[in-house]
Amino acid sequence: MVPRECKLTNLSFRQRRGVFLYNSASQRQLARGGRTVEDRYPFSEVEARWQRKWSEANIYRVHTDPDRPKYYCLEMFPYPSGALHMGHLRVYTIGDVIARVKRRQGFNVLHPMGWDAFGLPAENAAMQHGTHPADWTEKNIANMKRQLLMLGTSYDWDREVTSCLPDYYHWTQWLFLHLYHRGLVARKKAEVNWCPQCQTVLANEQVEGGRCWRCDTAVVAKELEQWFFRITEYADRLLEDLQDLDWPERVKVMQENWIGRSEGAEIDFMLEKVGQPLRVFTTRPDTLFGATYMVLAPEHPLVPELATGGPYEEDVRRFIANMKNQSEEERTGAEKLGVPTGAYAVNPLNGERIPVWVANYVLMSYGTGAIMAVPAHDERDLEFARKYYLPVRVVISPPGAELKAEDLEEAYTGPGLMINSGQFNGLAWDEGKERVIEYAEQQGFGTRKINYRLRDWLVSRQRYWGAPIPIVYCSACGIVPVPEKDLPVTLPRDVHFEVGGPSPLTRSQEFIETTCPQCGEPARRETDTMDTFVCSSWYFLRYCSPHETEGPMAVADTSYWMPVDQYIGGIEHAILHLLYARFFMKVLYDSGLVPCPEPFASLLTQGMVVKGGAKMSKSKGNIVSPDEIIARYGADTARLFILFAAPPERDLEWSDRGVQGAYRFLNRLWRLANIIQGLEDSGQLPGEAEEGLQRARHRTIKKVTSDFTERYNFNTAISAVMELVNEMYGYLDQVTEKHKQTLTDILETVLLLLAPVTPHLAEEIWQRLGHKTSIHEQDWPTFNPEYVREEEVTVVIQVNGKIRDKLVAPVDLGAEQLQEMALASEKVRKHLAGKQLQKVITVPGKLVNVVVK
RNA sequence: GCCGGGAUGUCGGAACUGGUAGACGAAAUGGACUUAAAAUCCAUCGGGGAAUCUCUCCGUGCGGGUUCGAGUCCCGCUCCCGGCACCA
Repeated sequence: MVPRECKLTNLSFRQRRGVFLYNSASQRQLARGGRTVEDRYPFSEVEARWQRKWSEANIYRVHTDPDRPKYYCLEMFPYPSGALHMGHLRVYTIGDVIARVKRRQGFNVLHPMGWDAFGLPAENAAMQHGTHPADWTEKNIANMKRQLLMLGTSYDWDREVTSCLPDYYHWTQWLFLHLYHRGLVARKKAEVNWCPQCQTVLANEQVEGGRCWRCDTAVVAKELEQWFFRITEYADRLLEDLQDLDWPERVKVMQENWIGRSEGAEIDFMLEKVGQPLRVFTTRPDTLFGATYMVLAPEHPLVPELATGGPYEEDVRRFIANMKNQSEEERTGAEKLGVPTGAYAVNPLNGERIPVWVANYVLMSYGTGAIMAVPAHDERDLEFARKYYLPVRVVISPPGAELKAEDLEEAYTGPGLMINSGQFNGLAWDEGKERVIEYAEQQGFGTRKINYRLRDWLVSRQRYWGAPIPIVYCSACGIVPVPEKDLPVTLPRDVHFEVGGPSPLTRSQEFIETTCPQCGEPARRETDTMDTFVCSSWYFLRYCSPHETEGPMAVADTSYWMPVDQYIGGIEHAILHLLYARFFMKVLYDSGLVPCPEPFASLLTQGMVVKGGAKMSKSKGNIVSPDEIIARYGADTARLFILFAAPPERDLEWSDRGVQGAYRFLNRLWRLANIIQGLEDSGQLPGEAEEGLQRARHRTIKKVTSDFTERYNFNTAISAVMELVNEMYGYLDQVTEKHKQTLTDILETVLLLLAPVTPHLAEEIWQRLGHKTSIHEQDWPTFNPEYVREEEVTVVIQVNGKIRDKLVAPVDLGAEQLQEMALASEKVRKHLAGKQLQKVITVPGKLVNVVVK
């Protein structure tokens, strides 16, 4: 510790023509920044000391307390990859500031941290380095926790959850069974996405442009029997409830698109040959008269039957064989290809016979796997029709134009009136849609239907490092869920890993061999584990009652804490995690285990940290390590820079210069505190200069409070505090008789406002000022509106909208006087000379605009 | 192609409800201090003119419009970033 009395008594910062007057050599050196002991703050000692003290005092511990208003502030928990990167630093700093401000505003703040600890990298590390995934994960967690502590974050570590530990995945398994018993788990044989690199299947959401989201390997289609969560049952609610969420518009839109609701109808076309109907889904029943052919997906069950015995039997067989080798992903984007089946269907509205084709552009997995093609009004159908010389018939006529089928260059998908449509002619398309559906329902050849793009969530993974799916296969009883009392199904530790090989669980006899919970006979365990997104779909609930042993959570706790008031994380989870978590929450809401159907009331998606315009990555060699920055400048500097450099939603360009600037500011504040403490009170009453400082103080409190709590614009909040510090320096520079009390008051305000951002330095100076309790337990400062209200303002005088003069006037000066003053201004009169006065616009307290001609 | 977001000094970014464009920081330049450098402190810092301590013109991606007044609102474009993309 540095002796407090060391500096600056009686220092007078008088500046005359660039000459400072000092009382002693050492003061002179200090004032111009020569390095003395107190010149730069000893951040590493200060930060370590306070981290220890806060941890000993357990000041961030919270409890369920229905008598107090709660606030749940949550950042997405990290995957323990080994070390924090700058993106982590950013998200955890943002969350920490919000939590700290809310706490000081009187809320009971839940701010927990944990680890999304299952996942493939641990298993890959096991194979590459011969470590066990559990050990590898544990080591990484220890390191990342150390980093989080060094960052000065305010988590309640008693609530730490680690998803790979049995006392957590016990409840992940419990939830699987809960869904199972609610009929929301299905075992289905389906064409699924297989990643050859990861040696496992993937959910639809985890395939990006045909590639694995994790390793970027092209996925291949495989027909497998797998476990699914029936998220599609919740499609409508997932869509509807988006409306009320305080989330970024683009995230909502992404989810909306992903769910992809489309309204239309299913229509039956009678197949001539087989005498049974072919059901299609269409969103355009109004174009039914324009259907000139039908298309089936290659996998459609009716295809073989339709082709058999016809002239194209061989062609169809070959076409289907070709398509079999292609995934949906490969087919989409490929050229449209098809063959006629030789069969015909009958249009239920006009009795017309139209040919039935098989083509690659119709997918079995959507709708009914069959469509009616209306080339005049559908882009894709037109492309196909032109290629294979199929007829085109216009049935919607756009206002003020006439379409000719022959020279139609692109399909007309806009609004218009129905034509060539028998009894529906003349109807507007939207009304026509309704009428056709009504008619179809009446006649019994169709029904109203809503389809979704969303597919069920495939949760099986053929990997070891995940929560085992709690299912047993019995030769007598079939599929049997593991009873609750037998949970958790523990992952065996002693297994053998093999590069590129199957999951070690499939060869662990110890794990596989069990007895049937129903009949007691020998049975076999499911060897697949759950998608790690299952673990992360409910962790925010576990934080509410992390030590609960009777269930995944206690209703008393979830009903107090949920929903999360502020959730913070990266945009990359816009669909994946955020959709799954919402689904889980709705299921649990229906079970009465949580008080609300949505988990995250408000979402903040922070931007990336980039350097040289590119995302930090090993391959680009532009990584800045958090450890290095903290060692060099301290956590407070890192936090300050990260918040100051850009608003949270935007990408943040890392700048070493900017970090130094943040560091410089903290030292500037440190020196200011030393200067103020070293002052002797002049003993005078506060005067005008002090009054000015007080106004600045209250203005700053107002600005910082709203920036921190309403807008989350930390950068402008910090710049406001910087301005206040600059004003204090200005005061020291200009005022001979310094008022120590005023300066101390204002310094304390600066500390109180900055404490969420730079918790260590703020605490250090705070306690050096003589306070005995932590700054982080002080009430958030409030401002006095009287002080915020300016008495005098600069009023801008414009002539024809151009600024010609400015004058200082009392804030409440009436419009008439302002006008008078404006017209009296010489500068203004210069611009009025020889012109005709038209009118004068006056905004009291702001401006006067004189309009002349 | 569709949907979303963006474009402001040399750079990161301010300007919250239409009312002083460029806060704050970085860089740069000049000065003070120093044997010197770093650090610190002070000053300047969008562009062009006057010939300079004041005034003037231009200026928020481009072109129009509304308004006394537009970075902000409206219409039409350009470019950049992100997401989705045979979903019938």
